[in-house]
Amino acid sequence: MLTPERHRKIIERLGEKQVVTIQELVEATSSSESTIRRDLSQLQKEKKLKRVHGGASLLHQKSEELSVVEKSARNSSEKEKIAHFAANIVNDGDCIYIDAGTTTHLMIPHLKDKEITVVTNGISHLDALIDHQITTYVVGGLVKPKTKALVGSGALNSLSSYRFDKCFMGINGIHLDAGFTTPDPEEAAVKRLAISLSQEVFILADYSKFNEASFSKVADLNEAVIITNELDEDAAYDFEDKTNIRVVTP
Amino acid sequence: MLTPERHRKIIERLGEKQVVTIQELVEATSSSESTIRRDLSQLQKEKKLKRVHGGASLLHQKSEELSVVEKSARNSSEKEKIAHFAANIVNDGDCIYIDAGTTTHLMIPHLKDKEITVVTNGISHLDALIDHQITTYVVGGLVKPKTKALVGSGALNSLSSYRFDKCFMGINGIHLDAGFTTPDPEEAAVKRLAISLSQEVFILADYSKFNEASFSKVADLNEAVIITNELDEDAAYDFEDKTNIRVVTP
DNA sequence: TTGTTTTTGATTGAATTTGATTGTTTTTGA
DNA sequence: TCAAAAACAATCAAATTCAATCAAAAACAA
Repeated sequence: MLTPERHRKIIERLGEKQVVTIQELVEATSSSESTIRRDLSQLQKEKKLKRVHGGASLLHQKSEELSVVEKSARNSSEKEKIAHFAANIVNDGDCIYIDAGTTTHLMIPHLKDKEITVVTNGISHLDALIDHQITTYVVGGLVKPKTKALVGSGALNSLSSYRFDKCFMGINGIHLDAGFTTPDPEEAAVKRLAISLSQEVFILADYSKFNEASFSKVADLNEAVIITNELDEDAAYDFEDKTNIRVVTP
Repeated sequence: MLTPERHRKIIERLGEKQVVTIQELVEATSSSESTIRRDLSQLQKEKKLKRVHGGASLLHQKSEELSVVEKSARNSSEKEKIAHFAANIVNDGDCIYIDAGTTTHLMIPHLKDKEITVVTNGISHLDALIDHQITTYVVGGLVKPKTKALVGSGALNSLSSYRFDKCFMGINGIHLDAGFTTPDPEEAAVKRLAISLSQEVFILADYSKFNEASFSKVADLNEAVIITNELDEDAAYDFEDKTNIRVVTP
């Protein structure tokens, strides 16, 4: 892999997640730690990013408070942990559905050496999936420019001819009354169908999604296993009655 | 392979992938490393690309400026002329199918300001289509890692629910007896179906494709209009009986 | 055709990039 | 606080890529 190609990939990941670990980049580019370190040093000199212990972070954050920045950085490293945990659930031979979205995207590097079949409606996932030599099927449908997700009747039709061992999706809200919710009705429809086609359903969500509700209902709380990482006592108490939560050990 | 042809190919690859390795170009052009090096040096002097260790990369990586680079390649490229001509056939309101492939990819920038709906099985087309704010539907199916085309029953099913005013595809061979042919049977099947769903069918092919035959038959010669740019007298005479050729004025 | 010019591909040693290894520093968790 | 673990910078040898050179091949002109 050529230098500019690596650099582009690094910047790209940073754009998505605010932070990247060196380990992650080593896998993504299949080059050595030394090379990635050199890349990061150079990109830092070019003011493209800031090196931090263990990886790199975005440079000029929006003129927000530091705490907000810290939070988003923290969120994404937690997202990474969640994604990693989720990926470990996948076994050789599984056929899985990976929904469009940034959290689920983070699963892909961890699926590298598994013998699996993946179906997705996320266009942004495709390059990574192909890079990792994973057998990939794409759902058809209309491309939503903003999220690069495939939606609409085309997606639903196309999806309905598959069955999954497991499906993984991000979500915007998890609420005791409202269930799992997401802002976009069309994406919600795709999620609903994917859930109904899957034997096991996993929702990837960090703590910020709890007690939030959004416009379109995707499923009831008891329809999926939630993979999350942190939940304060009270919330845990409420949710554990109604849901099946699996907490990533920190 | 002639020098301008090599240069065109190099720029074309860059437009698609932002980076190319020398090794890759050696294979693609079946010329030696030395020759490719000389080409790259020259193209760099002409500000068409930037050399990097192991290959070359686009000068500016922003999509807006990318089209500027494409533009410079544009005038010198036969394929580009063909693609431009094809794009001009498309009218506002049309629903068109654009097949996966490098020639058809070049059509996309020219579709920018048209009010159209595009369906494609080419994953590499998606970014460009979205960038140019074109309403885009994707066919589902299995991702072929090499060509990044969608194929298989998923693609066929998904495709069959659409109808097109026009469809555009590249091809590997155009032969009086064998008709239109392409090496991959699965991609051929997709092409066949797309053709049957389209009112008008356009094959984009430079002269090198004439009198060549490949493994899988896509269609008979009379089923499509060929858009090409150059054809010597004898060939033209033979083909004009059997086909509907539209030659791009030089 | 013949002689000239241009282009090509192989070869060489130099330059660059890479990945592994070293010992040091920082972070982590008890 | 301390010790183990992780991440680090520095270094070096191996691998890759590079520019320069030259002879053969091809294209060209007379």
